[in-house]
Amino acid sequence: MGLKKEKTETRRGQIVKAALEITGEEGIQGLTTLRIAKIVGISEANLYRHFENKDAILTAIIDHIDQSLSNNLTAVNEEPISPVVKLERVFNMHISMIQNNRGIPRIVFSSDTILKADLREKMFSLINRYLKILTDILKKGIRDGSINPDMNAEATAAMFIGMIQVSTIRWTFSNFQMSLSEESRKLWKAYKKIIVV
Amino acid sequence: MGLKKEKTETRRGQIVKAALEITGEEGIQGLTTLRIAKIVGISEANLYRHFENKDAILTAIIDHIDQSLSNNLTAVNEEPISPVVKLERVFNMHISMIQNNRGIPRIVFSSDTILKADLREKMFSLINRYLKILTDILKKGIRDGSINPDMNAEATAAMFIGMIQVSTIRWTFSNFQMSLSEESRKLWKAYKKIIVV
DNA sequence: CTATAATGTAAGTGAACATTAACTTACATA
DNA sequence: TATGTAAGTTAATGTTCACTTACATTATAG
Repeated sequence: MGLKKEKTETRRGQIVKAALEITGEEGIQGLTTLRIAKIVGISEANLYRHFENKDAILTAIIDHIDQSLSNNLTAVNEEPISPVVKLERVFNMHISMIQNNRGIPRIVFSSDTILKADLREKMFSLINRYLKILTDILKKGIRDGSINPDMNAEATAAMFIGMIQVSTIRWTFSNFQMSLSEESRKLWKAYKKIIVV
Repeated sequence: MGLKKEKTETRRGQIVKAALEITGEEGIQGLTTLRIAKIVGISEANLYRHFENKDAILTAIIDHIDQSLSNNLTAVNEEPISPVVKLERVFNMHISMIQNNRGIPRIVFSSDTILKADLREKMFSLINRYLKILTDILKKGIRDGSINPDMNAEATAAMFIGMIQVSTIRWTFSNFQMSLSEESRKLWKAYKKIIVV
């Protein structure tokens, strides 16, 4: 038999990818070591060459989500565009990230993420960093006169995330029959009308 | 030993209550038949006298949530108060319902609820009914001139739920250290400013 | 008072699961 | 080309879990 050996970094990537896929399809309850191993095409035991235990895989998934989001966020944020356009790009980027990775909301809202202190703290930090960036964009828009100065920037930033959450959960409960991008676009239009002067 | 026999309806209520408590503390992963039985003070086997299986317990929990929410919703909706005040009451009612039953968001966002067709459909119907009621209140406000007619009622209703969701998830990730009511009140203030003419 | 249906229990059962033990193979490099 | 080690395997292991079986007690209707 042709026994192919891969670097542990490669395997770690494959494992995280597989785990996120499984979680998207089967939920976090369906995320078992056996299933991960089968999708990656290795033995269950071999998982433990690359991760200390299953929790470490979850941690790696969250780190992966965090990095993807942060990368996209800073990329958009560095573009030379107006605050409102920035927000729109961030919004669309976030929506398509969820659309392409159904596992993300499952991980975020899972009992594991909430109950395990280190995962919970990671998520708390992530959401707060995200809110900070949104708030700063809104404040810049207020300063340059493109965004309504009556708005409370912090609250408006939270609403932004709320729109993503409510669209995602409805899409999920529709068994992915609704169009996430269409529904969320409607919310964005309403939001834009609100914040723009 | 004093073997106390209770009516199955009583037991069903106790079981649902216990299950919701456990889910609030231990997440849906921690919701086991043994734990439920221990809290209710009966044997595990006895659970199966009152519910066909564990799934039936989950179904009963969701039905219970649905009924609580619906009852509160119609109660508020029938009060002779203005649309904006109605929305505020609904908002506060929903927030305190979550505050007093941490299990609710866990159930709603759980893999089980999402993956099992009947539970998912129940939730889809619940959220759509909720959105309909909110939309109708908003439309009434638009008609009577108390709410900004430029608002898209459907989108504004979705934002309402989004605010609840984002507050809840932040509160959860703060390990319940944040004050849910305070944080959500800020969002409500901002929302009110937006919708009121 | 008694038959019987409803409610209860103790003690399982088998399946699923994460993890480990013991051993093997591929491969970089000295 | 010999060797140490990283990456791989198969086959357990112990635990947890939902659920069942077989038997016991209580409530209640006739």
